Amino acid sequence: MVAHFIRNRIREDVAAGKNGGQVITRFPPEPNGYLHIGHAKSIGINFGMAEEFGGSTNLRFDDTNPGKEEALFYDRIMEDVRWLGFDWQELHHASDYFDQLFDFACELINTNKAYVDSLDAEQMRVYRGTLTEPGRESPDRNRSAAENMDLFQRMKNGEFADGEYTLRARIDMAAPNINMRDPILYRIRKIDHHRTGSDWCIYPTYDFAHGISDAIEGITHSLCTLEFEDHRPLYDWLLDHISIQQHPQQIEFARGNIDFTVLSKRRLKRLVEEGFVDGWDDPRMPTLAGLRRRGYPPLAIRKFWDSVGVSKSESIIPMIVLENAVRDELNENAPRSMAVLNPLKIILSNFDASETRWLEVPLHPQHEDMGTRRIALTRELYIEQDDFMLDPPGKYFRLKPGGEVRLRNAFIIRCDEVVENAAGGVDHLVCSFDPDTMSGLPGAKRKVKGTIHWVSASHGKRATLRLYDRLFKVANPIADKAVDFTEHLNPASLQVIDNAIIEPDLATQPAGHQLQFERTGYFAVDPDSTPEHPVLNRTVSLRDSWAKIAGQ
RNA sequence: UGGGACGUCGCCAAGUGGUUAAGGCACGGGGUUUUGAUCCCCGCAUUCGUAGGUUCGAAUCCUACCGUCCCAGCCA
Repeated sequence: MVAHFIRNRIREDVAAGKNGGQVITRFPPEPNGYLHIGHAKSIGINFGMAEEFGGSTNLRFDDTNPGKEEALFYDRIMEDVRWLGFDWQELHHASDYFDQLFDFACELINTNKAYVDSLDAEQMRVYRGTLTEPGRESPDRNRSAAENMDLFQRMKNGEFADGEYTLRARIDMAAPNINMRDPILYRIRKIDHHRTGSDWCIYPTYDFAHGISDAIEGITHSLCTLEFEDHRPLYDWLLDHISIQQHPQQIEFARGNIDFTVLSKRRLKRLVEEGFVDGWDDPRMPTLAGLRRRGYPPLAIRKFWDSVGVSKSESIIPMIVLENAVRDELNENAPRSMAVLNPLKIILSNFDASETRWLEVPLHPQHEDMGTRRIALTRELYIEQDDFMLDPPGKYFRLKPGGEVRLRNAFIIRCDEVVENAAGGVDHLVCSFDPDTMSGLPGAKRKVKGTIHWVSASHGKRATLRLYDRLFKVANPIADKAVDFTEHLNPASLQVIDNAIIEPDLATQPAGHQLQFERTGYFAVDPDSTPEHPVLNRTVSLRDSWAKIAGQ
């Protein structure tokens, strides 16, 4: 367990008996897009901390801005949180608190801590000052409480147009922290809300709604990302100036970035809407839906974030770290199979053409308890084109003319003849096998340098394999502000292999089924797959030290 | 030029005055292996953004400087 400052802090609070030793957190997504792997970090921290200290976590939709939010996202978000393996104690919506929020706003008006302002957006910007100059007070700042209350009520009643008035906190227009320069608490939006319908035409801002919603739910630790650090004084000010007892502690941590991708809902939305990808669940997307379809195990995502740790320094984590977490998980749990991506036919000259030998082979080399599968061994087989070379370099362990190699789970073969096609390329190979070296026989102890995978030409099933590569060509697609990030998209992020040959049993596996094609990579059955036309997505390749050697 | 935060090995990240400066990933070397996978060993910061200072003793305290990120939405 990696130590981190939030855990330390909560541990201290619990030890000190704060909140009666309770730990209650929340995960507060805005329903305006799909969750991505960056959210998984926040989910892991919020749910993880509560779980660790025997507390609970609420899921709360931060739906204070109708017009930017859409109903369909609620379900997708819940699905994704559950997929990660977390379950919330209570399900809430900021919109559930609109009545209470309104009452608290009235309370602030009555204590002269808030006022109705008629400045328009442009004027307000000018009055706010700049980073280096203080702001100026609005002419409306000293309205009487009664007047403010009347105006606020009329805002609520729909007597004014959008933007005509706002409710602002009365704090300090000269505050060095711009968030404290009389921030807006309510704005007029004559637009229906997907949950409250036409009940409201004024809606609270994030700053006003968030902390109070936390307090209403009895949240003890409100864990969020760094950009809200500047908002904490406001979070605290609000809770200090209304009559509510609970005062959650906001603690901020750094978002986790991953190279060769983008993690912002805004940008992901663009990729979807502008057709750069096939939707939110395109397996190239870093969305949880995309990663799920790609075949990433949820536990791998959780372990990945755990291993990366939690701190306050902005970081970019290499994609390979994530991929290794996925490999670790899949290596343990994925059953093995064989597939040939680029088939090269071989004929075993001394194997009876009418014979089909059924082999009982393990589903996992290290876990016998996973059981076995049956594969057909026949006279004609397919092997990988890459596993044969006419004139290979020195350290090449695979098949070459006159050379020997072991067929995985079967016997050793020798390449006796290379048959060329009309174009002068290799059409097929004629090989002979050594019957004494069949797996299980004493002679199988004979060693050869290489072992290659294969599939029976007559029993193998043709399939489509989708091979995915990184979505972007550059490590940080948003580094250069002058270049739109879509310019850096990798045109080869998807490679479709239409004539791969797989073990036929796989055709009937359900969507989501994860497996390893030995020597090739981890794959998952795509929802598009049918028994007639199997489609599998490559989750991640295997580590390939040969590629490293060959590349040198 | 205001405010907030961050700078420890290539990438993450522990560490909060006395430790040989954790761990993971990457990398290098060796072993096992019917996946060039997995697995197993070994190696990998006399140094903590820089410069001063305090102290018997500092990555940890002080000062200054440098660098990076966030904030001027009626977004969250």
